[in-house]
Amino acid sequence: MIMVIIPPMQRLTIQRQAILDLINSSNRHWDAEEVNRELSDRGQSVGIATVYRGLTALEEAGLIEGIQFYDRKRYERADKSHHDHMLCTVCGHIEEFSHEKIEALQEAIALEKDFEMTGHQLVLFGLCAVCRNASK
Amino acid sequence: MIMVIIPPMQRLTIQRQAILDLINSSNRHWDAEEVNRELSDRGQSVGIATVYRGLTALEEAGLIEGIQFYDRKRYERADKSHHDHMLCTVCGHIEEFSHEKIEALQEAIALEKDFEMTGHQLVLFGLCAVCRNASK
DNA sequence: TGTATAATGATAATGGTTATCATTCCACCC
DNA sequence: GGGTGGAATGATAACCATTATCATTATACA
Repeated sequence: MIMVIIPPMQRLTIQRQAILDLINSSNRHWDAEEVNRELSDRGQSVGIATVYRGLTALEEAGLIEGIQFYDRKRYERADKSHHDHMLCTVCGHIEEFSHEKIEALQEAIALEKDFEMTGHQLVLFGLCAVCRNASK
Repeated sequence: MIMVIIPPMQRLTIQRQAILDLINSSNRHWDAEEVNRELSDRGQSVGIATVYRGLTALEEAGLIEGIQFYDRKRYERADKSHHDHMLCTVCGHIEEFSHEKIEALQEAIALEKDFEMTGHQLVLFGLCAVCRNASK
């Protein structure tokens, strides 16, 4: 049993628990629509507005992690170490990567510019190996 | 007189020329609404749909550069060397920076992951110096 | 057990962006 | 120089992700 401190969320309701369990059960990057559909398919239907509120609350509580991708926000498990993303613009595949040195350089730049960095977003766009081979 | 090859755009109309001139005349990062408003104020009103289409066409032609910021797309002059952005989440101020080493590391990562990178987007979020001092 | 506060869910609204479509513009050909 | 076809325009409707509204339901706790 792991105790977790949940600051801004008052109640971890069954709906929010369902959302959290779903996201924790996979390595996918879910958007709100996908969460809504998948929960419906599993017979634990949750209203779309509640999905949005739940995702926001869970993110604020640090239980999941949200990333703004191009046109929509996606959420993934929070128990992974920090990483950035590369997005295949053909098939939508998302690959993760992490690079300590890039992180450090960002910190250095912020410091130099007198900027108090609260977050960052690095997304590489391009073709994944599969799509590149398919297009040849 | 500088010749420019314009691949995907058929016609550089007066509306598109007005948009281009506006963006070229400043260092700002414009969104469609701002372009629309500013052109109206200058008495060269251009329909909002035309602004959107024009911005897209000009970007595809490489005459301006578009960046997806958090909630909207912004456009800036294309005749600047490549750079990334830091966005103050309080006042909206955008600061530019460029870092050769980060660029190189991104290339290396893409290569390693067998990913054909066509672009990238790095935005640092946080508080600019002014807002940080104001909040103290 | 009552009460205050939070969460839910259906639905309306918002806001940035794209689609539609009739009209206008313009390059090019005879 | 007039005709023609493809492209662009602009008013407006539609789209789509997200947020607000509000009546109802759930829950913690005094």
